[in-house]
Amino acid sequence: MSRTSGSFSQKTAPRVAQTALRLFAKYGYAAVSMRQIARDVGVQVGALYNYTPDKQALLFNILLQHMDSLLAAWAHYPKRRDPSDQVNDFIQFHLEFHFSKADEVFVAYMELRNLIPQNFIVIEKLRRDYETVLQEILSAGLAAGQFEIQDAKIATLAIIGMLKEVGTWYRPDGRLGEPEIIRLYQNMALDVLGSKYVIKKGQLDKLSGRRVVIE
Amino acid sequence: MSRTSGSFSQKTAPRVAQTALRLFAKYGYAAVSMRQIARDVGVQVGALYNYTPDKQALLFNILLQHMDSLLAAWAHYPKRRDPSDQVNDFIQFHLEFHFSKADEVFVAYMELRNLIPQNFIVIEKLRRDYETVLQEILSAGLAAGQFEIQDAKIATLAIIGMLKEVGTWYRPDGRLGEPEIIRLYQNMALDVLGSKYVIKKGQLDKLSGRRVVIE
DNA sequence: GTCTATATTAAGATAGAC
DNA sequence: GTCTATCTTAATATAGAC
Repeated sequence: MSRTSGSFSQKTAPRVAQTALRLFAKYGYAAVSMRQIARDVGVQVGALYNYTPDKQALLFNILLQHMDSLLAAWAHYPKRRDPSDQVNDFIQFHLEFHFSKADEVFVAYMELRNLIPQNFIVIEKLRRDYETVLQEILSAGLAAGQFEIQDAKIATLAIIGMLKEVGTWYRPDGRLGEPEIIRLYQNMALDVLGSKYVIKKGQLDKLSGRRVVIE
Repeated sequence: MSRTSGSFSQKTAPRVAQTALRLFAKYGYAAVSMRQIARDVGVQVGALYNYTPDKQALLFNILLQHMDSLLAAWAHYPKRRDPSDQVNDFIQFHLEFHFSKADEVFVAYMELRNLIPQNFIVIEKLRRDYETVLQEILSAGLAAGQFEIQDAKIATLAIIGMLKEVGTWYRPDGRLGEPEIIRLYQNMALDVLGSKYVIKKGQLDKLSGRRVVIE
């Protein structure tokens, strides 16, 4: 535990990763040089190679850590039994997680194509695993007769698309607070799903099997 | 009109633009070199500079032409009066246009940050103009009492987000044909809008003002 | 209009001193 | 662990011959 001349590494290591993340998010992976990262960290470029074998590994580790922590956080999230509750929970989880990780999310989406193939395969699988979380909720709700959707896959993609778009405009000091945004998106998602609380005139109500009318 | 030794330019000019578009879409602007574009066009790198002052102008012109043609095509699209019809028409227009311009759409979304500031301002304004098209349809429908939405801006962004996501998975030889996809998204969008055809149990029907019940 | 050749700059990565 | 110095490669863009 004695302090050596190299003991700054415990500070430098996370600074390298954080700086790479910030710069990749702002300018794009291909447009950021190792020299630029070094300058922002406050070291010379040669020193970076004590913390990463190359630039590609910086990107890959950012995406890997992000997807791992996303999936781990969901795995520990309390699960309710009702499909509509699960949709609400998933949306709340997703938006709260993504509000606090704007840079990671942006890089994860924009820089997939700058991964070398062997790294792409890893990240792409994790990304699909996450989409599957929502799709399984929707499929279960559909099987239970709670949702009125024609295509669970398309509904999944549509809701994921909605949620993804939030990252392009959300600002912590914006017009709407996080709880309001979450509530709006929960409502819109349940509308898309035609959940049991949304019924259509002339059709059969999903819960009672009786016809819907206007008094 | 006499043919000179340089008369290939009439062929080369569009080939340069098309090749740049294809490569930018596949690898990203920053990752594509002028040499790579030249090689795919079939000329030496110096010859490219007869068609563009620099690499930035290639990107800018791709995005400018794309946004101009998108807005011009909408301007010439027949307009119906009913807000729900207009939503259906906008979605059909948007998806049909984007099905046929996958590369342009992808580049327009991914490469905004590689525009120099003076070019970014131009493209960003056109992008906002296009979003405004949908937002005005929704605001008019809301004012006419046809939609049940809490926030026209958020509903606009949610629908735009849904539609944008289509570009990430649509394939001409995929499971669903274009008309099916269009129909699914029209239905989901109208669900989000709680259009007059979607009513909720216990609430007042938007058209008749009477209460919704199950028989 | 296109070519070859080149000027200039900067990139990723490494070697070896401290 | 960090530095300075450097190797190697490749980028954008231009000049001038044909």
